[in-house]
Amino acid sequence: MKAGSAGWWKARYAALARQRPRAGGLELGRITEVALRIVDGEGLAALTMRRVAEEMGVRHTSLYRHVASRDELLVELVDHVLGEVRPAESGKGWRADAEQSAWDFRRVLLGHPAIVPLLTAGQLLGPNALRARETGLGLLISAGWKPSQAVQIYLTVTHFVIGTALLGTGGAARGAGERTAMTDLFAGLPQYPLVRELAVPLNLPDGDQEFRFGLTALLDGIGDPR
Amino acid sequence: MKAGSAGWWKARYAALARQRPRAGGLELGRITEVALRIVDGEGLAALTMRRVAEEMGVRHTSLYRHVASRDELLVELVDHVLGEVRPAESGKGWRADAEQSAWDFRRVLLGHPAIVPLLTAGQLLGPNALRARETGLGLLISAGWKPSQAVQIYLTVTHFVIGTALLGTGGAARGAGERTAMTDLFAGLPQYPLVRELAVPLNLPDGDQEFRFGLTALLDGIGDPR
DNA sequence: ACCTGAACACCGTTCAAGT
DNA sequence: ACCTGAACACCGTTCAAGT
Repeated sequence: MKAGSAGWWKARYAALARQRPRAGGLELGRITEVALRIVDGEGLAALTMRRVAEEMGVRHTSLYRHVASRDELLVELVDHVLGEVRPAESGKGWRADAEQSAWDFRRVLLGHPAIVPLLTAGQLLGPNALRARETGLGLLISAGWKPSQAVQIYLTVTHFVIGTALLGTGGAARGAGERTAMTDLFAGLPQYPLVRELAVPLNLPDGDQEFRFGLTALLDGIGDPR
Repeated sequence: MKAGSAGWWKARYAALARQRPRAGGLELGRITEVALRIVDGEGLAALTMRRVAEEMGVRHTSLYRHVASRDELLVELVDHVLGEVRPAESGKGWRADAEQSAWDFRRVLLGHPAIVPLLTAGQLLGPNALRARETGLGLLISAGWKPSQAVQIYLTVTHFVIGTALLGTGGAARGAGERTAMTDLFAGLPQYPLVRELAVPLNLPDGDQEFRFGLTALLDGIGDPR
C-alpha cells in the first residue's frame, strides 16, 4: 500500500477513528514534530530515520514500530503543515476570500519551504487537506459558481500558489555572492543581450510581487460567476 | 562549487568554448543520453551512478572522470531536455506566440515528467535555458511591453507551465484501481460533502483542460501592452 | 588520459531477541 | 507492547593502482 494513496489514507482514517487517547502522548505526533523541526532547520535531505531517532534518544529501528516507512512519515508531515492554514473569512465576497486564502496558504508554505516539493508527490488526502478543500469549494459555490467551475478555479488557484512557492524559493539568487557570480556569468555571454540586461529583475525576483501580479491576473481573467 | 550555480555554469561555458571535437564522441553527451533514457523509463529514483555505468558497460567509479557528481549530471540533464523546446514563430502577435510557447514547453515537460521536479532546484542557466529566455523576452518587448513588465510576464507564464506540469503529473489518480479506492475513501468521510460530491473532477482532472483554463485566465488578466 | 578495485561513510528496512 | 542489535542491500564518493 503506497503511502499517501487513497487506500492508505482510508486505513489511516480508520486508525485515527479507532484511536483512544494513549497514555504517554502520541508517539507519531512526537515523531512528526521532531521531523518538522529538522526539515525546517536543515532541509529535506537532513531528514533521515537515523537523525530523527537520535533527536528522540532512541535507536532508529524503533521508529518502524510507529511509522511504516520514511515515505509515510513525509505524508504525515505534509498534512501536519497544511493544518496551519487558516480558513478565510473576510466577509467581503468570494474574490477577497480567494485572495486571502491564497495569501495565507502561501504564508504557510514559505514558513516550511522544505516540505513544498512534497506537495507534488501525489494527491493531498489527509484531514487538513480535505478540510481546506471543502472550505474552498464551499466558498466558490455559495458565491454562485457552478460546481464544475468551482473545481476548475479551486485547482488552478491552489496549483498557482504551490507552483510559485516552489519556484520562488528555489529560484531566487540569494546573497551578494551569488549575485556577483550571476553578473560575472552574463558578462561572458554576449549572445544573450536581453538576459544580461535584465539579469537583476530576472534573478532577484520579489516573490511577493510576482505572486500578487500572477494572482491578480488570474482572478481578473477568471472574472465573476455568470 | 555547487552544480547549477552561476559560478558553476561560468566554468562550464568556458569548458564548452574550449572544447575540440573529441575523438570517441563526447563522453558526457553519451552519459546524459543514457541517464535520460533511464529517467524517462523508470523515474528519477532509478537514476543511480551505478545504474548508468552498468548501462554503459563500465564501472560506476569511472563516471566520476566525466561528471563531478550526480547533482551535476542532473543539471546537465535538465538543460538537455530544455533543448527540445522549439522557438515560437506563429506570426500572429505576442499573445498567440506566448500561448504557443507555453504549450510547446508543456509538451516537452510532459514528455519527460521525471525531470520536471528538477526545474525547481535552482536557477536555469544552461545554454538552452538562456536561449529560451532570450527568445521569450524578445517576443514580449518587441510587442510593446516594457522590460520590467516583460520580465514579470515571462516569469509568471513560465512558472505557471512548470507548476501545472508538476502538479498535473503527480496529482492525478491514474487507473481504475486508484479511482475506486478514492470513492471508497470518501464514502467513509461524510464530513466533506463537497469533496465527496466532486471527487471525480477533482481527482481526475483533465490536465490539458486545466492548463488551457489557467493560461487563458492568466493572459486575459494580463491584457495588452499599454 | 582513462578505467578499475577496494574502501569509506552513509542510507532505509527487516527481524529475531530481549524486557 | 515496545525497544535493541545485528545484518542486508543498497547509495555517492574518493583514491591509489593499473594500462
